[in-house]
Amino acid sequence: MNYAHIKYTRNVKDMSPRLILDSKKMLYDKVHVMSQSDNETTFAIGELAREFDITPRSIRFYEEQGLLSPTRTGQNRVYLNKDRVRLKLILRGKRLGFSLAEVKTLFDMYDSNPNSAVQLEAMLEMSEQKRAVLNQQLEDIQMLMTELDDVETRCREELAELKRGKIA
Amino acid sequence: MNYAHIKYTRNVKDMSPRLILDSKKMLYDKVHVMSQSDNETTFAIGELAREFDITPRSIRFYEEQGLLSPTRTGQNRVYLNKDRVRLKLILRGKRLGFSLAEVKTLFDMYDSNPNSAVQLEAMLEMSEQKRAVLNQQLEDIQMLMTELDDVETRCREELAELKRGKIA
DNA sequence: TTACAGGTTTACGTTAACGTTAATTACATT
DNA sequence: AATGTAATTAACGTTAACGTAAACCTGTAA
Repeated sequence: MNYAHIKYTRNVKDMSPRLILDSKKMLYDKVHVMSQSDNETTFAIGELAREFDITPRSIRFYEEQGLLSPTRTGQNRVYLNKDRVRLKLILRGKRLGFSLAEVKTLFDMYDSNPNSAVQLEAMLEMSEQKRAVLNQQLEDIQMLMTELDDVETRCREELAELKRGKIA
Repeated sequence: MNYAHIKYTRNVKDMSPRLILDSKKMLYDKVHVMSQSDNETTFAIGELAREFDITPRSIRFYEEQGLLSPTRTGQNRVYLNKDRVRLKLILRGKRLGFSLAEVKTLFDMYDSNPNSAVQLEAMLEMSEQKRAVLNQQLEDIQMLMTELDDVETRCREELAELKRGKIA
């Protein structure tokens, strides 16, 4: 690591994720306009890479780590909509500081035989842990937000002083 | 990386940070009971390490990266309350996925000559960027939370089924 | 048919954030 | 005097998450 936030910053600088998605759908990707969760449309690795602003290398790496398992036509990878959803989940997890390994165990739990009581208990426990982490992050974010507010107001005040020529 | 969340998980498993702090203050650390922001009390590296559940190595590393600058008595590091606050900020930043380098530039901006208009503008810009990132994280957290809700309810329902002997 | 745009595997390189000895110092207690 | 506890510097090791380069295939547009 840790290029995650850098990549993300690049995202933000351009446009909001939702906006990117929508404009792409409207302008280039007419197939997807028809139905939101089209189960027949497929994606090439480059398409997904562009959509989520990551490299094909990353996507292949996620597969190597057992987080994705696309089908193939010949030697080329073909991604279905469920793969795209998974990728989206991976990236969301990353933004929140989850390691790929953690995301994988969550996926595995979700996938594996859900009839086992042991599995279900483990799932619940992990769920609780994650919830605690997320709550802490929420608290952190709120504190940072108010601090940013303070900094901003002080900055703007000082700038106003400067413009009034009190110092310069 | 990425041991951050692991360490943090260990925190959560034990007790809430505030509770740890309070009990320590009440039981062992009588000096600190008197005033919250005591500007005279000092801390050894081990104390801070224990309080924040990190290793002394990490604290020295943060210093090496220019994030902390404790005084000395002889060759031993002595941390004042402002150093402790800085450390707390560092860790909060880490929990939110900031790199140490990012935290440092924030610190540097905060510290450096605040009369420069350029500095202030830069500060505001960075502040805006961070705010965007935090907003995205908030959205991510909310989505994850509701998904966790779903998973939990499904888990509990299936467990109830199991206990009623419908399957087993 | 020659580009070329996109895909593939293999494999070594890189960075951040520490971990982990090792060898040494110093104060406190027994 | 010996033992224990906490600190120090120096330096090499480690892990996650990719980056990057090389060498290759492959359908299609010029």
